Amino acid sequence: MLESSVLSLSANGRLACDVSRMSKSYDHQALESKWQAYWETHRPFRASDDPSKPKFYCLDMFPYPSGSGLHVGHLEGYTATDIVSRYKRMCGFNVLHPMGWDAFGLPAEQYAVKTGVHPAITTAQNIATFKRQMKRAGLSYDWERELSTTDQDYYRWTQWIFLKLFERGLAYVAEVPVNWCPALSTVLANEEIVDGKSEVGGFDVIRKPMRQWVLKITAYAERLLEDLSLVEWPTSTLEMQKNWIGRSIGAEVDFALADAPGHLRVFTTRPDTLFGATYMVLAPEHPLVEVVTTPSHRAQVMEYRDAAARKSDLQRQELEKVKSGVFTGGYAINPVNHERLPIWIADYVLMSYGTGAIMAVPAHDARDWAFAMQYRLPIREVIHGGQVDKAAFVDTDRGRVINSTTPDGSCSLDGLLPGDAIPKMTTWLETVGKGKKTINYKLRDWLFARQRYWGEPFPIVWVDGEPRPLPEEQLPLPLPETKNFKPSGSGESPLANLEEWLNATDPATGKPARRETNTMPQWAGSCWYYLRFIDPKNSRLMVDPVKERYWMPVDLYIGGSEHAVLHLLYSRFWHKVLFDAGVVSTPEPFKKLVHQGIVLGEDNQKMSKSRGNVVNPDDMIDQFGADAVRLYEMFMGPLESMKPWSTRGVEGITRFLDRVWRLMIGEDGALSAAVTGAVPTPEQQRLLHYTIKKVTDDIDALRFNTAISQMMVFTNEMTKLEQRPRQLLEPFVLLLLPFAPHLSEELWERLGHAPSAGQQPWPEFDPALVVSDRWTIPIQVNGKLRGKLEVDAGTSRDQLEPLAKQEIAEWLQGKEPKKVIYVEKKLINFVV
RNA sequence: GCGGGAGUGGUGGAAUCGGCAGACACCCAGGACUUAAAAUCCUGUGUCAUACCAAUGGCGUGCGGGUUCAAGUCCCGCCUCCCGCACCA
Repeated sequence: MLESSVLSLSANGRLACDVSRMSKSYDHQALESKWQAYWETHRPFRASDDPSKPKFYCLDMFPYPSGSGLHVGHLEGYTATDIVSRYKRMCGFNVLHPMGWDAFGLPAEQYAVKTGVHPAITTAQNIATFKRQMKRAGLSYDWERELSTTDQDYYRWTQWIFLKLFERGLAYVAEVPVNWCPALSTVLANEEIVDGKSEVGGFDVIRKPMRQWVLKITAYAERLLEDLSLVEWPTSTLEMQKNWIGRSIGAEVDFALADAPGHLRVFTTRPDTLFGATYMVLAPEHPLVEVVTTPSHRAQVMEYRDAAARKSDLQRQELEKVKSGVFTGGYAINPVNHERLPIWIADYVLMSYGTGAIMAVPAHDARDWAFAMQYRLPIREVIHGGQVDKAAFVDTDRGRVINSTTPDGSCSLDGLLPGDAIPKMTTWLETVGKGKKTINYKLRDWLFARQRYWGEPFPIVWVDGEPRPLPEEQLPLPLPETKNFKPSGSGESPLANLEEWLNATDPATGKPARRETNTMPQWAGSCWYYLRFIDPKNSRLMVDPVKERYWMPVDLYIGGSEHAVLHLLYSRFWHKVLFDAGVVSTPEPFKKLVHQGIVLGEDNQKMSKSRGNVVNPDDMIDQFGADAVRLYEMFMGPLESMKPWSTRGVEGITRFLDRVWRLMIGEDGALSAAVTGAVPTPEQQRLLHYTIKKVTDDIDALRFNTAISQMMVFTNEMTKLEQRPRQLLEPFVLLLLPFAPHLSEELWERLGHAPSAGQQPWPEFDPALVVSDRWTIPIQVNGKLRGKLEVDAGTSRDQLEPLAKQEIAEWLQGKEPKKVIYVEKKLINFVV
């Protein structure tokens, strides 16, 4: 690409370039360092807290600074927000476009365990690499607002938010079965386990009860679901969050125990099938198992229960197809018909959902049906319309209820549609005090503790077995220094090895206390970073309320769809807690959300080191320049879709940028003589104004690929001209600026303007100039294209029709058309 | 199994409201410039048929139906692929 002969080192040692000798291709390296240095000095991307201007908060999901550096996939999303940010600045908005680091996390800690290098050192190095790469790509961040979740000044407020959660009873300690990974010596959240193995490393995971911090996200289930209507998010993400929250309406029903005092409470969404219940099932861990099990069944029941407790998630999935369970010997009484129903235990019933117990209706539930077939339990049809000997019939909008009348006749569902029978049955249960309408959620409370070193310490000490919060003034509680990053082995974090740090005093009574040794999960820091960007240096408050009200909500948030549920749900939860605490002013943090698609390797496979198809942005920028890489990232296809990288495609973009350069710059490196002050023709004006309109609309809709394509059309047309009016070129340079900022700045300067082009107002298009004075009307016969007609704009139908008829006379064969359809300016169609 | 999304030339993709399918690129082929090459510029490029060319026509947006003067776009029924969830009662 670049011939070494044209490069020279200037006196100050910086790479400089003699552009006059660059005849074919401009020197992108020299030009990019020039403008990056300009931005570094003049800092035009600083966001001011100026309430007189309209604001635009444009946010990227901040990265975990991994050792492998920035990825072309990262760059896709970052380029998109950068284009929008630069465009919005030119449109007069005060734009907040910040970047930071989600820098706590397992990889740096595992590296420390292996090599003894402190995670803080690795992290700092990786951040430096990421930042250098981002600057090289010409991303217009306001670096004065940079933050890292690992900074004490930052995690001080993460700890502060935890205290708010604790004060509100939303953070509590529970002895819960957790996913314990022996190889990593830590517990994992459900979402960190893939196919029964740890997501990191692929190790086995078993279930083990442990004392854990848990956040009560379930208290916000309803609002998290409802407020999804307030945001402009992709349908798939909205659906995923809805499914994750998993709201379902049903009833809790009490079944009296047959041979003991007390009752068994179940949750069902199908109270209409109550008469079809033929047995009951408890989760193996259910407390009533002890009560209902008869002596003769005790041995088997205990054996089953112990086996279920030992099962790992992987084993449970392997066994998914075959259901298992044992009979307890106990019975419960069906409240609607007083039948004795045998009580089983089976691990297809989960202790963590509903009441941990179900009534089994094999005729109308697929799981119960499979279990009943396996253990030869009776199947009783109460909804007519299916073939319950072949499969469970589960529809609620089809079929009729049968065999469903109470013995005393006080309630009958017979003849109803299942959908109508559900409320009737629920009401009856409420009347007789045997049950009530209930809403259940799949969403579980959030397991918030990790047995790791590289995370935020909890601002908590333990006194006499009770957790005590540290007072706000004692924050931050710094992560203590150590050289030993190995897990303590007891299941506690490496912090448990630090005797001196562990000893504390109770802030309330002065009694000796022991510090909490867990640290927070990586999600904690990323839950609220968008708020700190608004006021990153505030030492008094997490965020100034005046600034918060000005900048929030985030107007555009771009990041990978892998965060569709967890990060985005956890953030929304914290945001709502902060909203209730009066810290933030909006119910939702992120107004519009877009996920960039995955960039595949050149071979159409997922990029991975093992496949050897990873594209390194540094190499690409070396070879083609930042502007070409940015433009190609956007030209590949729609932002949201998955698409393969093509180095050939980058070459194509390079050709386009070279053509733009040559439009204005001659072979001698000076402004081309073809650039003139001539007045553009109406046709040329039309092309320019159409291009302005297209590029503007496309940026607003994030259709960068078609915006670029229109700029190519414009450039191709301009190339043909021997006289290129400035009136056309100058607005075009501004249109190109958000995409290729280095080149545009340079051209703007060479056109004789003072920097910077990025501070110019966005070109406006004149609708009057877009309208053409000629129309091209396609002529169809029976819907098939048979000819075209060019006429003056404004030609009436009466004038046009005979001309069109003449044009396609051979297709009419002298016959009169049955019907003529004319759509103004669009087409004319003869039906024969 | 359930939920969401997508299938258009050799390739990436365009067609935004039912109105000229294939914009813009990549690849490939031919030409100009050159001692030559690279670069650049120009031309061609869905497919089949007739044809020296010019041209003309048939077919064509995963498959099968339908609505309409007109369907990539709307409706019904399938197929395939991708993403997420998955014993949630």
